[in-house]
Amino acid sequence: MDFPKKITKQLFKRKNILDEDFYSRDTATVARELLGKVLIIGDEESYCGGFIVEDEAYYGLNDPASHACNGATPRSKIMFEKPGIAYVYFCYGNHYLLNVVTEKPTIPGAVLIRAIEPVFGTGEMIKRRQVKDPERLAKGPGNLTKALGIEKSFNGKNMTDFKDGLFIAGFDISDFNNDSKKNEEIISIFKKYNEIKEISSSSRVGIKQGTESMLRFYIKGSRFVSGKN
DNA sequence: ACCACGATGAACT
DNA sequence: GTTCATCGTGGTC
Repeated sequence: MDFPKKITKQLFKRKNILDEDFYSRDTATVARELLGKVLIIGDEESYCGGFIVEDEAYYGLNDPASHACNGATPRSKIMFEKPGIAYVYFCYGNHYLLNVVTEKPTIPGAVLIRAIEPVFGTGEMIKRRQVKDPERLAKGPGNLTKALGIEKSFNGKNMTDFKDGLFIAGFDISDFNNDSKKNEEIISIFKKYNEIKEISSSSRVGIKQGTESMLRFYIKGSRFVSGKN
């Protein structure tokens, strides 16, 4: 792979991979804290991914916009299960959308990942998307899954274990302290997301009910966030 | 069994 | 700003 070993090693390090305790909390809190974390698909030999810049929180019975608002159905039952598993569903006849399950088991919740700044394996993403502009590559939940090659077989994957090939990692910027100049560019991106940050919130996108809740979160000013600006 | 509609995106006017 | 492709899901009959 074309990335410094040190970086690959850190991303796949167990202590940096977000675990069940991280996801087993209030959904909006998890959504906020996922901003600036690294979404990775693949293994240490070959992987794609980038930094999460936009997501949305979905709850259960009291959230009319949620798939879980009427209780568990064959599709939504996964939202009631173990925190940290992937909920991937097919939408509008064209798109797969990626969520991470949150809250304690039996309590429904999930965070929809809406956009990343693509950094790792961008060549692969460009191939899948037929789009070159990095700003547009993984902007919007349908574009993001297409760029990363996520489809229905990813539903139910355990995102707290890199063995399932899909996870979200934090990182420790101090590990990159005395690195050579050739890694300067990529390390500056890690620094950028380490120092977040102003988080903005808004109404969620594409829903007709529950629009009063400000449950969409994004990094203010990021060019990789979907929508008008 | 039926059918309206969507946690979208692209291509239009 | 509007339209529309496309099909799985789930509420309704």
